Amino acid sequence: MKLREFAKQLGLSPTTVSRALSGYPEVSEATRARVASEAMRLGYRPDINAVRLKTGRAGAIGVMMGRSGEIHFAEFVSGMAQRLETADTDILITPITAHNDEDEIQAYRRLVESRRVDAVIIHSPRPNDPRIEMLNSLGVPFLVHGRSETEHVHAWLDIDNEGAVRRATEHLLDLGHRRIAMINGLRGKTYAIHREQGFRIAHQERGLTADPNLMVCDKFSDESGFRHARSFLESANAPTAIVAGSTMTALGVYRAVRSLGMTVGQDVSVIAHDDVFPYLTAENMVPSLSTTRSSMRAAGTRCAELTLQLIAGRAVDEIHELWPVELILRESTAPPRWR
Amino acid sequence: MKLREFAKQLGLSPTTVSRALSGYPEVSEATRARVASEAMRLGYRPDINAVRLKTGRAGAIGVMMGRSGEIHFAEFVSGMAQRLETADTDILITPITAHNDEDEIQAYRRLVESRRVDAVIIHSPRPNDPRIEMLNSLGVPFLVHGRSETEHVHAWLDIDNEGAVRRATEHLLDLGHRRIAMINGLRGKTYAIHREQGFRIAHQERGLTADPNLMVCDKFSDESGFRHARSFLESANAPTAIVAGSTMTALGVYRAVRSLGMTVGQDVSVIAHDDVFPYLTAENMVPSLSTTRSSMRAAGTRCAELTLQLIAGRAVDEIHELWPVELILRESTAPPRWR
DNA sequence: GGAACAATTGAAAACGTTTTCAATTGTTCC
DNA sequence: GGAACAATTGAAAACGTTTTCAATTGTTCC
Repeated sequence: MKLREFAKQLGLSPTTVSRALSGYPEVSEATRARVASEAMRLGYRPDINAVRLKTGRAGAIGVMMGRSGEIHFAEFVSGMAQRLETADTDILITPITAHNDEDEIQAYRRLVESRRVDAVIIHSPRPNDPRIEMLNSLGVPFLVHGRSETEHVHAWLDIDNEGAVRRATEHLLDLGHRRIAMINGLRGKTYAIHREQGFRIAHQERGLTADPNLMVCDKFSDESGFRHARSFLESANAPTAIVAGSTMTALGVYRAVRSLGMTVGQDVSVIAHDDVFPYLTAENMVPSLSTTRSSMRAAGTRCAELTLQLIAGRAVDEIHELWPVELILRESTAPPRWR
Repeated sequence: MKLREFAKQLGLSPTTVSRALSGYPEVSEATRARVASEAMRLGYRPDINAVRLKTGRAGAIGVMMGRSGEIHFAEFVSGMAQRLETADTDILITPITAHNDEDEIQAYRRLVESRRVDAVIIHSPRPNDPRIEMLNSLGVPFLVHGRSETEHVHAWLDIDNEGAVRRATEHLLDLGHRRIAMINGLRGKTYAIHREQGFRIAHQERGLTADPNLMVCDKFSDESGFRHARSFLESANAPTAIVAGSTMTALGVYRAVRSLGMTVGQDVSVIAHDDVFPYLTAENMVPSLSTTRSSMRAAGTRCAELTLQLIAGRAVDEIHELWPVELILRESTAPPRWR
């Protein structure tokens, strides 16, 4: 059913009906109520494409999805969904194959120029991320989940990665550990750099120096956790504690420890960053895993909210949120054995 | 830049430019080439909302995302993305809060009636799923990932859940196991029913009967795997083998077995269904996990393809794909101890 | 060379809304 | 009761494309 027909049935003009449904103030309460209830009864719903053409609003927020299908993606998007379901705004997932920067930039450009989205959220930026400059020059509102160090101003929400790893490392140092390994995230990403800083600073505060041989960057997976932990623990001067990038990584670390006949929490302490996945919880691991915790889902919800504010015109330089990270101590961290 | 302006710069009419860009046959090759290259150079791209209004095509496939943010979701969507990136079709994620059928049905109705999508994909149906009847009555193309037993004809792609669990169970029976437990998926879903059938049939073929006390339904998670495995293994007449619904479930099962001082593959055999997640691989578990395997990502890619065919007008009753499932034996399944 | 046809291009209408500006109706107050 | 104003409603233009139908240009063939 179209507006013309629906309006005719109500004995009103399309103008009034449109206003009533869009909540404009100049329509009388009685009319508005009647229009609303009849719309429900007769099943009239404005054609979203006509609305979009006329208003210029796309009614969607764009998110790029890499081919790797990152583990965090579903949780983040699900968090976004929670906020957006009352905002009449969709989430548009755009596939992206690009294996180099230039292609990726082009993919964003296509997305924005075709006016499919009102705003874009980008993830895991690097310190000087070309996407930020490009989105800036296109003039589309965008929010960075994470932070960049580019000179281009941008709205962002990030967790305190540096503080998280610093506190985790301090905790291990306080327990008496002196050789601590770190299995970090993807090299070059700002979050990985911040985490490394936290790791170094914790050492420096105590007059110690983080051993570069005990620091490695890789993707978050069970497999990489296993491989690196195994390699560390078999080396000549093995660490007594490991800081892991994610609970998935920690899973592999646990496995590596066990495979060498050792026990987590006794022979080797482990602490990891936990994005809070419903299907894998740190407290259920054996032994339960000490973590720095920040909900990826909550970040998604808040990023959606902030993006809506950006679209509504809130100033970009007002939107900078740094979330503190909880430190939750469980059984996987303890003083080193020889104490 | 708009069509009018772009056409004027080229010295052509909007009509010709539109036809050139849309690949209509009646435009000369020379003109088409010039239009294409100038569009690239000047950065002209049709406003997607105008195109959609005019053509009635939404250029998007809808997927509902439950609040639970299922673990499979990211892989499936990522698989879809792989097919759709060359099809100029987006994936529209619609948040859904609904906790009852009626609300969920309404959410689908809104999505379809607002013409935001050309087709919809639904997941994990039940034998008589009301969504299928509703989508049928709305006349929108839709594909079911999974199967239903409703009388309403529907296009579907499913994996052979029955065969998968049947073969897994046969394998365990052949090894000599006689008390086998099964940790199934969500009660009432068709896939869970099929898996249960496979479990029962494997027993029946050998003149045995599956013990109802050893069958349980729950969501796929580490936690539920642990809880149920623990409960089974501590019971009076404990099973010697467990069929788990997912690799996440298996993770919890492994943990439960270890927590009781037993060893997977020696004291208890475990086999699970593996949707192939990049961050948690069955062969990396210790001991490596025997599985029935079918890639969720591949299913997403194929579902996207079939949905495009549906949109293009292919007959619904032609689209029924049942995928066989690989059985991959590793270290977690072995003859029971007392043999 | 021009008739007949094919190939190519263009003008104008239309998709279904929103919104500007104008018109109508209702209310207040002397 | 009617002037002055406020509240409510409507007509028509517009958003940026695609597509129908008509016009123009190019080609073939006697």
